[in-house]
Amino acid sequence: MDDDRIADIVGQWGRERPDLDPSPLLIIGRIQQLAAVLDEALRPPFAAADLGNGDFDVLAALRREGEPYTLTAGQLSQRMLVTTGAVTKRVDRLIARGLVSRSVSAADARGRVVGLTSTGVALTDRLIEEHLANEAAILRGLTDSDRRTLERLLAAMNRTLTSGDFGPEGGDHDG
Amino acid sequence: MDDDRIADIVGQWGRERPDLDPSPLLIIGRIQQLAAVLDEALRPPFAAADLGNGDFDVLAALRREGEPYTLTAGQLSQRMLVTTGAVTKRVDRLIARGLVSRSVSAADARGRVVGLTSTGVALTDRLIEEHLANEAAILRGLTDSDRRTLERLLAAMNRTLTSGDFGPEGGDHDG
DNA sequence: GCGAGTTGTCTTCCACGGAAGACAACTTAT
DNA sequence: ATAAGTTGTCTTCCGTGGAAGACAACTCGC
Repeated sequence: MDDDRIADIVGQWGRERPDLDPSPLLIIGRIQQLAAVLDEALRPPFAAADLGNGDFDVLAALRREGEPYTLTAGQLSQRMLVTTGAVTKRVDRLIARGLVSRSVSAADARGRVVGLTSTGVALTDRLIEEHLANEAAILRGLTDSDRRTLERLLAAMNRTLTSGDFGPEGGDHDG
Repeated sequence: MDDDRIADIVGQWGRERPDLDPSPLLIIGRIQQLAAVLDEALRPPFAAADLGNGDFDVLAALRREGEPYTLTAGQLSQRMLVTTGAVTKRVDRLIARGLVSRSVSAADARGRVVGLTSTGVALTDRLIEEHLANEAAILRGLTDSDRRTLERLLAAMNRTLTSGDFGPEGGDHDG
């Protein structure tokens, strides 16, 4: 088994390009691999409900918003980090399943308000339980202290990344 | 700015479903978000070379393998965690760019040996330097000790995940 | 050597999401 | 009220990858 694909990769680079330091891959490569494996590991409940992971994202965003479980397409786009075009398609699929509805915003006739149907609320409430249980299971190898540390370090990475000034680009601070 | 999208999400779930523990999202959600942001942050060098991130994966896998910089399609599939169909397409694109070549394996006429051209080696050698520099920059907010801790914890998560027996599925241990 | 099963790769079809443009509806200045 | 510019969403086209099947080439037992 490729129990340590990342370590192998780092070893190979160390041999081939000893002038470089491949150690960042131990963290960044691992995160990327973990994300891929996590997606697959967490998919079964969604697959059983005939939902793409992205579609559940819509349901969850609406559900956790609280009553009346509505967001505009633009808000969904921001929350899910996808384009509005992707939102349109996700919502179209969910409407076909009867899990959400779309209507014209009362405040702005350009706006489309997406809302969970009662079926959608029920399904989401059920799926989020399974989902969080699966996530908890994945983390059960870590102590509480480990988890706090991991949270802190990942949040720190995220801060560096979203501050924008991490690389040769030179972030665009607008004052 | 949505400086802490994940924390917001956890807060929302805490309000809406106080019966559940949303804290796993602080780690797993963060990892998924980080992977997405990392992909984008690390893309520029590849985009400048007119390469998809996945295409660079092929080049890197071949380059770090060492001379003669060759792997079969199946080996590439395993190394990159994609199907052989995806390998075919990635290699097709790279052949069109003159960065790799494909030939029939001497040992097994079904096998296709993919190899870096000299142009491919040169490009990969240049890109991996930029790439690792960018990764190092992303990690510059972490101390050496932080990095070792993070490596350890991520590797631990990976072990739980790949051992298969983390969830309701019940792993398929074959012996 | 031959047939049955297996393996490695490619092909076809499909699902998903991004980019850019279309379009309607909003705002603002006049 | 109107024109010009902006904003929110949808539409179209494209690129990427997965799943399943096609196909050639391999292995093994006889």
